[in-house]
Amino acid sequence: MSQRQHLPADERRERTVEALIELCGREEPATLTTGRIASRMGVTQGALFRHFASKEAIWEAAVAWIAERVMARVAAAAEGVEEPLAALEAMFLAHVAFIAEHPGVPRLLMGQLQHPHPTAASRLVRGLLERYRRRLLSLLEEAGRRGQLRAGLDLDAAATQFIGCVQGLVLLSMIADDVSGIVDRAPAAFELYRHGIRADAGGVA
Amino acid sequence: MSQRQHLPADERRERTVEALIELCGREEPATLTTGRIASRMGVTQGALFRHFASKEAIWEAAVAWIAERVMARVAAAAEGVEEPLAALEAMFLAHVAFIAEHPGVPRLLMGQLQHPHPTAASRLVRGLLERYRRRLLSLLEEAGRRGQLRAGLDLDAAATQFIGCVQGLVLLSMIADDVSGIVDRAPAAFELYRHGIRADAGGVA
DNA sequence: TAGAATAGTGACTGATTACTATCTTTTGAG
DNA sequence: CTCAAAAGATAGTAATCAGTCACTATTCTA
Repeated sequence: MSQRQHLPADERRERTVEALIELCGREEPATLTTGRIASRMGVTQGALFRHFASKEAIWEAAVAWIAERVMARVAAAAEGVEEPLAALEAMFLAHVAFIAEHPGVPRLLMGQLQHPHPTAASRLVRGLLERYRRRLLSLLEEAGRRGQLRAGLDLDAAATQFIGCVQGLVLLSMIADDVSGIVDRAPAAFELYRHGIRADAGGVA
Repeated sequence: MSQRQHLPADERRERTVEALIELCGREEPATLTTGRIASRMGVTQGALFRHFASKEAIWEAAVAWIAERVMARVAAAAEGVEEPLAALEAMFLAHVAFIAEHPGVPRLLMGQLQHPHPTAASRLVRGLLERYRRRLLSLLEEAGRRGQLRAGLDLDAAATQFIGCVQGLVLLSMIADDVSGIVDRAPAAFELYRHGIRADAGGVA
């Protein structure tokens, strides 16, 4: 009962994407085969091609799955937070928490960014990062309007740094092979980031 | 005359590594084949295996080549700079310049970090990053001793952030597909980083 | 300049891979 | 309960790849 072998197409596609993301958490994305994905799902390899036109389409679906969820998570975290810098912090922590819950995500997205010639999936990744940047920039601009940022702060660089900040934690987790540890390190990392952008040092953390 | 086909083994290995790094600048590392590396060098595929025991050994040599050079570059840039924060800045700019000169390097190293099960090459990458971190930490500690850093600054997070800062620029260059642009963005990125760690705002940049 | 040592060629092999037919089983609507 | 449509199994295929090997061309040394 726990695992029906015949599933409706929508659900099978969902399971495929989840299996792929989960596998990326412990194997190199580039060496993942359709056979490996299928066997993880308890299904034969040929069955995948009833639901996806190609292997590339599976990657595309996975990236779309991630993009949708990460943006929703981050938006939900920032929603209702009036203070822009607090909203940035909420986004930061939500982003890191999402990664900790899905350790395969950084490897999967990084793997897609490795393609220099854009594919459908890599275009989605680039689009995700651009939307993310735009959201960061609008929050930074709002903070600037409120006089909370350093005079002469390069907002573009500040948005890049935000992403780099997450990326630094991810890189560290890959070296140490400890993904869950990034949640503990995240507050200190954002504290450092905030000191880099805001007008002057307020209270002690 | 310009391209002899028979080369001594040392030189052929060097050329192989250079070809690999150059190819990583425009192709996905994971899909690079020995045939592709060989054809770029004007040599047949089988010839590579006279100089390398396996494909894995080629990757290992490439990572060693990069590790040696990037550490030397960064050390040379910081050498003789008495002020620790100035030394950090010199390292930062030297690092970014190195990447701009070798656009394949980030993709190659990131590709190696994708392997969750450590290989000889990925161990070298992790070792490189650890040595790098240690060097950063010692500079940060020296700056701290001189009272140049914020009270209560998390030095570990500061070292991570430094690497993340470079990584943010790299990520941006991958999205925009413009590697040389990171050199122009580097000073602003470091300026932001410095504001995050140092004791108080000095003069205007 | 002979000839040994080194470097490269070309043809090959076994393993792996994405993808595809053809057949069988399951599911759900009337 | 029936039966058509959907989902999966089985067994392929052609292509690709790392690595091998016997042979040939080049280079260096004595």
